[in-house]
Amino acid sequence: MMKHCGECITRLPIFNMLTDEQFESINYNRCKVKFRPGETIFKQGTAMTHVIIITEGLVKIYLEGTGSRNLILRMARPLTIIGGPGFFTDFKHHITSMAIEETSACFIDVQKMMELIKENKDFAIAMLKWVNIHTQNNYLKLVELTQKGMHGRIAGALIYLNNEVFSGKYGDIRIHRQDLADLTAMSKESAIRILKEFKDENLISVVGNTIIIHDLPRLNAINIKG
Amino acid sequence: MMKHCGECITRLPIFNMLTDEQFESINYNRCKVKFRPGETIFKQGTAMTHVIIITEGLVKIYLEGTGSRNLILRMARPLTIIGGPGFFTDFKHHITSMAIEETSACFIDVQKMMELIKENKDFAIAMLKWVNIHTQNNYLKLVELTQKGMHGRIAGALIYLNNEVFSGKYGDIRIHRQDLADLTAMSKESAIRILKEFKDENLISVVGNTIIIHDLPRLNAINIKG
DNA sequence: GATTTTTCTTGATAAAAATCAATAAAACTA
DNA sequence: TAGTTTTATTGATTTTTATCAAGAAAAATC
Repeated sequence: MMKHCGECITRLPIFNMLTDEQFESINYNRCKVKFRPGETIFKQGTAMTHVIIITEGLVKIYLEGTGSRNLILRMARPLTIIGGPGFFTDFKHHITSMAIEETSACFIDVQKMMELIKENKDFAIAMLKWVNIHTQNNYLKLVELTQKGMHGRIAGALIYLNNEVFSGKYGDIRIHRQDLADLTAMSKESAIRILKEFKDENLISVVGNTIIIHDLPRLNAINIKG
Repeated sequence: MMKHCGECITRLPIFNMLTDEQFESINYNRCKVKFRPGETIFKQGTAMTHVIIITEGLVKIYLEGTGSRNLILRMARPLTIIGGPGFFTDFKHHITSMAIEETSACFIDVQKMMELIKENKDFAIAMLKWVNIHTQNNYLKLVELTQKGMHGRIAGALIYLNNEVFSGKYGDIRIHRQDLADLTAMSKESAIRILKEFKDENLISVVGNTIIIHDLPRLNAINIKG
């Protein structure tokens, strides 16, 4: 009866090291919320009172830049924690997260999380590890976006979407042109043009917002060579 | 006699929460090393056996990208820890650090650091905070480099160098053209041209590798508007 | 189902930025 | 100091990428 939150917290490796009591402390007053596509979950700049765990759906996590330009850092599927670098610093959200598909999320109190980090070293280390892996991704992203041409960036984004976001049970890639542009730091028109080139060369097929990769090896080659 | 390492560890806030015993455990077999300009301290991809604390000089921290292109993440002065996201993950260096000026650094054993993190919650939290602040900087960098034009990026870099790297006792900005290019993700030639424009408009003066900012407000304006 | 709104597409054009090449100036080395 | 290497500069050119505008298609709304 203790760990009744099977969908949510128990399956996340990062919570494995909690005692029953500790687990219950964050489980007690958490709440589950549903979001429709297009709804904002966290907004960059607001107070970070909670972190969430995605339990269903798909979320995009992005930076709001200058002049309504966004930069998508990643897409998140269940089971992912969405927190951010506000932890132990300014307790603000530094990212905006928005539901792309119908999404459910568990809200967990940040105060409770902090207590656990202070109480439980293994949990603290797991958090540190988690943050460091994100830093590694950010480093890759920095190089990707500043040193590769548009073709390489689109190829990279498609591979990412294929392997990590729409893999297995999630079916074909479904993404808006603007999101693909925000993921690759280019204009929407440029993204469209390159998508069309890839289609004309039979690397992919495109029907509406659905993209199917036909020639992953060649896409990989484009991704690597830039 | 315990905390004889006044130059190095004691002045770093992150070590404040250590007990004398804990402090001594990392102080015991640390070693201080000197580097000449151009010498590599850590190399991306190698095993992370130590972290360092810069005690003298100036270091550039960068990502080695594709085809000998580098991206400078930041410059580090005393007293800065240089570690990286290999901590608790793959224990490899994900950044390269190279001395720009004559530099001294204390090498601290990573195993010892890890023991301390496990022993001392406050230290673990300080680390978490430290990593999060870096993530915030990486986010800013991502937006800066993907959404701003070259003029804005050079202006931003000059302001950064002026306010955070060559402030106070460190004198005027001294930087190679290639480093300025690697800091702003553009070609060396482009960096040179924009520098010349800024000089022609009396925003800065340039003599060799020395840059003096004359019109910070206008540089700020360029930085903000992109 | 008609209308409105949003998203997508395409072409033309302009702007931004990289590359190439050749020289000049500095810094280093023997 | 002479020679060598590295770094900086400049102009010409090409490539890359964004912007603008107008129309088509799709999706949402009434």
